[in-house]
Amino acid sequence: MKLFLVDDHPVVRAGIKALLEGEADMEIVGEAASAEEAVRGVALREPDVVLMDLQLGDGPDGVEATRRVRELPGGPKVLVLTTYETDADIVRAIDAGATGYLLKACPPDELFQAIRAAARGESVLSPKVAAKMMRRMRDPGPALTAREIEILELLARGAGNKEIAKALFITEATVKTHLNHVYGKLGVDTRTAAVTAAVERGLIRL
Amino acid sequence: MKLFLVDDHPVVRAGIKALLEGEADMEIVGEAASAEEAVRGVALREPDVVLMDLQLGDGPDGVEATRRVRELPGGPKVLVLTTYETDADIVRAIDAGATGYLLKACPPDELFQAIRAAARGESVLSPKVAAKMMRRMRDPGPALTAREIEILELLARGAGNKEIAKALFITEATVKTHLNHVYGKLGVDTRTAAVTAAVERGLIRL
DNA sequence: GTCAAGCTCAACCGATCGGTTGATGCCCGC
DNA sequence: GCGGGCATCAACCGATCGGTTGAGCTTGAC
Repeated sequence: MKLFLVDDHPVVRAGIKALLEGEADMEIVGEAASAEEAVRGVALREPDVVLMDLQLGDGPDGVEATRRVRELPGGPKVLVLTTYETDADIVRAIDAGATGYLLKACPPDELFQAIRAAARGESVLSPKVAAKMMRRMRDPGPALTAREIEILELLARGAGNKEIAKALFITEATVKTHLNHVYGKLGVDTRTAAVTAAVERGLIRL
Repeated sequence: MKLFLVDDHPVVRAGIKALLEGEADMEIVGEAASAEEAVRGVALREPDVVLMDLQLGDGPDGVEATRRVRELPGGPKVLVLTTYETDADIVRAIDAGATGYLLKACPPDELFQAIRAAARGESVLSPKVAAKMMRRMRDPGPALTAREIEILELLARGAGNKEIAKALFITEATVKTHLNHVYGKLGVDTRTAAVTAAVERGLIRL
């Protein structure tokens, strides 16, 4: 089974390589520290599974890299191996075509199993991630509208209702209506709390 | 030279171990995934240098672990090896007694040099971190007081002035005074903007 | 000992925000 | 066609926030 590593941390790449050395059925055929390198390397090496970090320094992130890798002819499975487990990251990664989502904090055995499962095309999630998804399924949560997200993004920059209104070509009254909806959906009652809640849920990015 | 690893990610611990295998003068005498384990392990193994991650899962973080390790009789040097480079993290780590601050994204050679330097008691910083510190030195920037940071942290949770006042056992008037100072120092004029500005500058964490 | 800086508090005012109610138009799915 | 969700707007009110001025206190530096 041919593997390809994408992670901007040399330490992490070395760690994965070291861990996989004991697994006879796995071979690392290449690695990359950025999205661009990843796409080139994967096209060249044609691995079976790509282990992908979501944080890749400054350029395009792992989600974008996942999308591009999947678009390659004969694109391999992508197993996301990252540090965080925010809803937005998980959803975006899966949406971009990732086959699984693992946390770096997981025990090595779990990683091995997940790689083999990913190679078979099975969807694997870290127990913690799976639990999070289940919670989301049981309680679908807020589901903000596009307009409400726009409001939130301006809110996060510290804009007042008047500024938001101008920026979106609506009246202040409408802004307030949207905000009240957002408050309700996020379970908060101030604009500042709305921003942090939205960031924590991965609805917006600072 | 005896090293001790503290990182909650098995992958990262494996990576550091793998990288250090080629260095004849370094030996890993123990590792830990949490602050508690770290203190126990360091007391037992008496390493020369501790490589410390700042994010350690749920319990006390690496800063706290650093502080406790340094308080041990014959406490070793602590070299922080982490992912982020926010001002707050750097300052808190140094303040807790860390000898150096490295990023996991740094090339392995840099890591080796830094470990040796740390063992000699020299203060080492990642080039990126050093550059950041230099920027801060050139342009001292805001330099918020401890009290102002406390205010900001509560602010970030969406607390109103009244709540902040209660939490810090001061009056609302004082809170407003502090806030006005914060606004001035951060160059903003609303509480929400203050939060995002503070997060972006690494003054607080969400 | 003086001076600066930080923390504390007070009173006041206008601007903004939060909450409510009610209303209109649009588009989608049943 | 008709309900329902979404986006839009209006008017009102109390609460909160932002800005200002001024002042007392402690602490540490020069």
